[in-house]
Amino acid sequence: MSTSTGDGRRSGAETRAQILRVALRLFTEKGYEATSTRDISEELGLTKSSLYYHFRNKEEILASLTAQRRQDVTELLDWIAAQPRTADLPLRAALRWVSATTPENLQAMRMAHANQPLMRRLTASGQDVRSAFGEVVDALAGEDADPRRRLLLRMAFDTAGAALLSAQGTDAAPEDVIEAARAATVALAGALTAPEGQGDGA
Amino acid sequence: MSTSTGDGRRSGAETRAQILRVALRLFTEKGYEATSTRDISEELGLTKSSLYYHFRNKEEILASLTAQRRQDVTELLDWIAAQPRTADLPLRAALRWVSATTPENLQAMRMAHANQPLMRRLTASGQDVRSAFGEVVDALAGEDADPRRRLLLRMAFDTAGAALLSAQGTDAAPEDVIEAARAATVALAGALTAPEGQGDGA
DNA sequence: GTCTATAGGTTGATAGAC
DNA sequence: GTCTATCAACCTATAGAC
Repeated sequence: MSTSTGDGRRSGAETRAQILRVALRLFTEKGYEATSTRDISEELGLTKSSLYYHFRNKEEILASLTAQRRQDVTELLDWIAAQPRTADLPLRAALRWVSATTPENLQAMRMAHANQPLMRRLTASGQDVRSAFGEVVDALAGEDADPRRRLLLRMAFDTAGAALLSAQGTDAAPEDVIEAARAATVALAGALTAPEGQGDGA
Repeated sequence: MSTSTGDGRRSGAETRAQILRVALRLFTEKGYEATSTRDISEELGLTKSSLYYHFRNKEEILASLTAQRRQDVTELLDWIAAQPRTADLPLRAALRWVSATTPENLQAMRMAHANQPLMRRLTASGQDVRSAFGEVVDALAGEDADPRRRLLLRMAFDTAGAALLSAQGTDAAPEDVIEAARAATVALAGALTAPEGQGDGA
C-alpha cells in the first residue's frame, strides 16, 4: 500500500517523483519560464506552497531533472582512453554513445532543447554536458584539427539531438528517432574517414 | 544625414530596425520570455512605452523577426516539382537548400531554436516553416516511405540546424557551420541512396 | 505534508502631456 | 516619437496554522 497516511497526504518520495514527471512535461511543452509553479501544483491537485516543501525553489526542480548526465560523458571518455587508436575509433565511439540513448534520455534532451538559453546559463555556472563533448572531440580529433572537421565529428555524436529536431511535428516514435540517429552517425563518421566522393577512388 | 529630426528623435524605420536587431540578440541569448520589453528599450536608451509606438505588442516584434521564411520553402517546393525525378534528387534538393543558408539565416535559426516552445505555439496558430518540410519530404520520399527513411531525409535538409546545435559553446564561425552542414547533407543523402554498408555491394 | 494568506517584486500594456 | 505615470495581472517565495 505504499506509504500513504490515509488522509490527503502522500509519501514524500512519491509526490516528489510526480512533481518531477509533471515538471519535465510542462518545461518541455511550454518552456521553463512560461511554466509557473502554479501550473505544476494545480495539475497535481496541490498548492504552490506544497511544492516548496519538496524543493527549495523552482530551479532546484530543473536541476533534479538535469542531474545524472555528465556521468555518462565521463564514462565515455574513460572508454575512449582505453581503446586502441584505430581509424574507425570515431565511428565506434559515436555509435556507442548514440546506441546508449534511451527514450527517457530523449525526453530529457527534448526538455534541454526547449530551454536552450536557460541550460546555457546553468552551463556557465558549473557542471556541463555539452562542454564535456569538447574533451571527447579533443581526444578523438586532436586540438589541431580544422574547425570544420571538429564540428563534423561533434555532429556524429549529436545525431540523437539532430534527429529530435527533425522529428518535431512528425509522428515519429522514439525508436524511429534513435534508429535514424544511428544511421546518421554511421553516415557522418564515414564521411570523416573518406571526406571526398562516395566511391573509394582517388 | 538620414531622416534625423535634429533633437532626440530618430526616423521611424531606423528605430524600428534597431529594435529588431536588439530583440533578435536578446531573444537568442536569454530567451523570449526572459527578455522584458524593458531590457530591449533600455539597451536603446528608450522607454518601454516608446516600443509600443513601433510595435503593437511584444509578440509582434517576434513575428517581424520570423516572417519571410516560409517563402523560401515554397520556392524550394516549386523547384522540386520542376525537376526530373532522378535518384539523386534528394541530394540535389537538400544541398540546394543548405547551400542557400546565409549567416543571417543562421542567426534567425539560433533564435528559433532558443525559443522552441514559443515557436511551436505560433506554428499551431498559422504559418509554419517546419511543417512545410513535411510537404518537401512527401514530394521526395512519398507518404508511403517508412518513418525511419522519412526522418533521415528530413535530417538531410536540417543539417544547418544540427550543425548549429553541435557548434554551441565552440568558437566555430558561421562559415564553418555552413560548410559542415553541406558535408553532412552529402553524407546523409548518400546514406539514403545506399542504406547498407559503405561499399556498393549487395 | 499540505494549507491560507501575503509579502515583495516584475511584467506587458495604456493614457495623456509634450 | 518619446516621455511620465499608472494599472492589473502575474510571478516566486515565505510565514505560520493545522
